[in-house]
Amino acid sequence: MIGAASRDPGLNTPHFSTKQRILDSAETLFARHGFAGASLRQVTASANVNLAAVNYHFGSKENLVNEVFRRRLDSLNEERLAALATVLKQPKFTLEEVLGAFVRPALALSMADDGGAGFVRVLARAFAEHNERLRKFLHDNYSHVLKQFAAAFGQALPHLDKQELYWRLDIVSGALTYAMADFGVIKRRPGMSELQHRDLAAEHLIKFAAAGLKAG
Amino acid sequence: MIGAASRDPGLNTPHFSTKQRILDSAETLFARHGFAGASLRQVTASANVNLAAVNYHFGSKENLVNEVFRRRLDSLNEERLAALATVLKQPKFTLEEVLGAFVRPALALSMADDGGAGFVRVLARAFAEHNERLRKFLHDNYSHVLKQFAAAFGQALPHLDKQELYWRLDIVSGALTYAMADFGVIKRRPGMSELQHRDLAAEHLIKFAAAGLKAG
DNA sequence: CTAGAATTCAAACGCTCGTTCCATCGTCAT
DNA sequence: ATGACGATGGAACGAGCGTTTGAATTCTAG
Repeated sequence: MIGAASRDPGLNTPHFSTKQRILDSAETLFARHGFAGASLRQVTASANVNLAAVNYHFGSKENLVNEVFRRRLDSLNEERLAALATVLKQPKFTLEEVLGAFVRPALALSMADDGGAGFVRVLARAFAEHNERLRKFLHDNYSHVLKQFAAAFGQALPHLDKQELYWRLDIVSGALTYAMADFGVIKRRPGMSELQHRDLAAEHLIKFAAAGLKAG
Repeated sequence: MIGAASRDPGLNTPHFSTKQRILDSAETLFARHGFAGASLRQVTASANVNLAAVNYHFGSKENLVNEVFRRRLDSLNEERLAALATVLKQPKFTLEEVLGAFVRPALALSMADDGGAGFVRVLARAFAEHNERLRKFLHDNYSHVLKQFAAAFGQALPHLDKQELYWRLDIVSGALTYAMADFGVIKRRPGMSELQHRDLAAEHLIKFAAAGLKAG
């Protein structure tokens, strides 16, 4: 085994540690084969790491799944809340702005070159699977984000009663997650920069979702 | 050996055959735990059937998965195409009518009391999973349905170029699948019949999707 | 340099998986 | 009744699973 990462002198600068390599491989393989479908042997082989390293560093496979989520969701939700706070600072704000605060950070992640695209697929899988313990983990750690967005959506859509709002937000979040998960597949028009493509996609998604939320 | 072409009792067997019991249990368990997550031992135990019956009647687990889809999709797509044909008979037809032909049969299935609700969840899972062989099976058997709908959508949305149309249809089909998969969970308002609830839901979904498709 | 902690390693654990084998049962036509 | 055959039953196969172990190795602090 080749120690690709020799020790960093001075500061403990984060080189590519065993933990990170495991997380990267797990993310990719969970996106491709699902949580039950990807085995720890596949993960550790792909990460060039000993099988036992998973249980040493993460304790269990379920915990590894949780950490795959935590690594990305912590920063993603930070960005979402920061964007939402900026929107809410204005005396008046539009539905499209709230949607933008929700969509743009995730879209940026789905087009990142560091494997974030894979993670958005993992997220879509988590939506489809109704894994109880995973849902509990997500609720325990990130429900406050959804609550804040739901409140903002409620302000932007005062004519909808609460039940109708939740019902529509459910469709929208599912649609957005699915759309963003497939973003890696969608090819951008030639002669368009990645940033342009992303902004155009965000614009479409926001218009799409806004139209659905306002309809009726 | 292989029981694929066994005599079809069909007419004279009023009780539920082993094959059907396996399909029912598999559908429920695949919806709940995924294709990799649900084992044949769980399936056969739930169906009160010997473990070996799956491989006797279906050949393999993968084939069982395919047959779970075929059983529902054959009739679902028939209904969709029939509804679409009715819409296309008119000299002029609206986007909402085409969407209705796509949504209403699936919605009826998702609210059927014979386990169809479970199947719609299986469908949503198949969307999220990118299983190659399953996708090939679905494409081989049902791509003509999607083609006909895509053509109808193209006629109803002449201002969209082909690429833009496909891109939006992708979001819409994902959104609709997710929404319908969660229909079992959504509780209807008190004092509303199931039929009313379904029609209202269809109306919402169609408006939602139409608004998104037309936006921009 | 050295002791001790942290990490990696090969090997094995018990278990469940999909699949297969073969004996047995039930139901027909002969 | 008998033989043939589809269907079912119980038991086992090898493979792969997540997890654990204990020794070997690497890192780090004194």
